[in-house]
Amino acid sequence: MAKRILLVDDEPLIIKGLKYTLEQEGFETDSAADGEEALSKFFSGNYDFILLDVMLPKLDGITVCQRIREHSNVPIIMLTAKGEHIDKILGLEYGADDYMTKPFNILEVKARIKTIMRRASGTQPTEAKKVIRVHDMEINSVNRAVNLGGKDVRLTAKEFDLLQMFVNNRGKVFSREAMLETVWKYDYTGDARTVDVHIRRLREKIERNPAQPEFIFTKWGVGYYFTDKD
Amino acid sequence: MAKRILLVDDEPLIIKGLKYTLEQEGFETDSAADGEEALSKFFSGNYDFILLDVMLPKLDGITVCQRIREHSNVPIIMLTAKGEHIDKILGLEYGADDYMTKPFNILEVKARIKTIMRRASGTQPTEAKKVIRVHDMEINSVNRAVNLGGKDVRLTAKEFDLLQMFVNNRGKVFSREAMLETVWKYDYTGDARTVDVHIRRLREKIERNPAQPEFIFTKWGVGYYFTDKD
DNA sequence: AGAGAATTGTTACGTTTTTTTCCAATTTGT
DNA sequence: ACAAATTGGAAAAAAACGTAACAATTCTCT
Repeated sequence: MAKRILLVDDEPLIIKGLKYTLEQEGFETDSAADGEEALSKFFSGNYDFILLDVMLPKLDGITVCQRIREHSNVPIIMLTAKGEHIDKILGLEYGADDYMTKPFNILEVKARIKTIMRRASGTQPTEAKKVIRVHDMEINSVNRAVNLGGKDVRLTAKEFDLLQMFVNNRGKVFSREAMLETVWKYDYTGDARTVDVHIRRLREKIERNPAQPEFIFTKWGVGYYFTDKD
Repeated sequence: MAKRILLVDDEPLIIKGLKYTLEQEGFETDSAADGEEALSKFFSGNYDFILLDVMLPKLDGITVCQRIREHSNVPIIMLTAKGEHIDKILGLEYGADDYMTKPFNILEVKARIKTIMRRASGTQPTEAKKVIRVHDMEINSVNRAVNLGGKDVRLTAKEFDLLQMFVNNRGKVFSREAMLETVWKYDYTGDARTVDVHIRRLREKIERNPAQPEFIFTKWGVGYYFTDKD
């Protein structure tokens, strides 16, 4: 049974990004653009998780959080813009389970949701693997280290995030836009060519022969994908 | 069998933080928000440990402590805000085993609970090593002393906490935010640059050449990590 | 309680590293 | 072969880090 997530934010861009990626992850999502809509949806629907912006039209996020808490222990992550003096303490005091500062990227969101889901359900594992092996490549997400045929490979933060995204979705073709939404902050408005450059450098580091990749393949006219069977 | 801890405090934030961390450590927790609830929970439930705030609604912590002591020797740590008269508690006149001054940090809490649990039960579960050696560095967590190649190194409290956090999680990359949550007091909402400065000072003391660290490495774009294999 | 010392936190700035942009060369599919 | 898409090199821009100097806070000792 798919988990249902309620996304509450008045910026359509954020809703769109979250919606897209979380649905790709197998969640069902629904959204609300202001505090009143959030409450009405929450009480009529049945949600397993809530992502709740603090600044909302009509009814602010903290009030929404409190109202929900009067009736439910559903996990809530609060979203705050950087600089909003809703510091963590305030947010947690009203019963939120965690908070995130905007802008964030999808990888972060997924990690937080998984952590909190696990904590809430009591059952632990279902945890993403800490070390992943593909051919002779070993990817350690705790150390953020990559080893290729016995040799350590030094990746930058973005390169590692990209690789991680690929490896966790082997075979899946990502468009450049999808990659920008996953690995970059949601408000990033850069060029899609940027992705090409990062792919190139990632290949230079993990492919023995970047012109004939073993790991990261080009899907002409679409994007890139990672696979272990060539 | 998991140890059960009763948390008594009227500040939801503190309950929340303690609950989270102690459950991560494998304890079961339950909480009470005032003195009466504390007593009623204590006498109906079965707890292995109690964290008890002094200032409580309805019935103060000292009275609660006395009442419990009339019936049980369960270990009790009292929590006091700074400035409260704790001398009497210190003398253990009311039967508490230890006390802590708010605000505290998570490392402190875990350490105290473990110490007292061990003293109380005689046996000690999953105890962290007292003396850890990495290369020619020796870290003694009992007297909080560090010796490097035969020479004693004087670390401040924060520096030692940081080092301890690192050494107990070798290889793991910590973001600045994660460090602030682990090593700093729970109500600290300072800047991430602060972490950099402490890292620098720690490096100045334990690294022969801070520009080319042997122990504490920078993970660009992410944070810092400690490792024994360079 | 208060002076002085030590520790901790803040800010600003130079340096290094990463990220992005731009454009030409090359490859790919029809 | 042609057009569209990708790749590669290099320079510009941005971000992250290290350092130092200073401010604030806490601790210590009288």
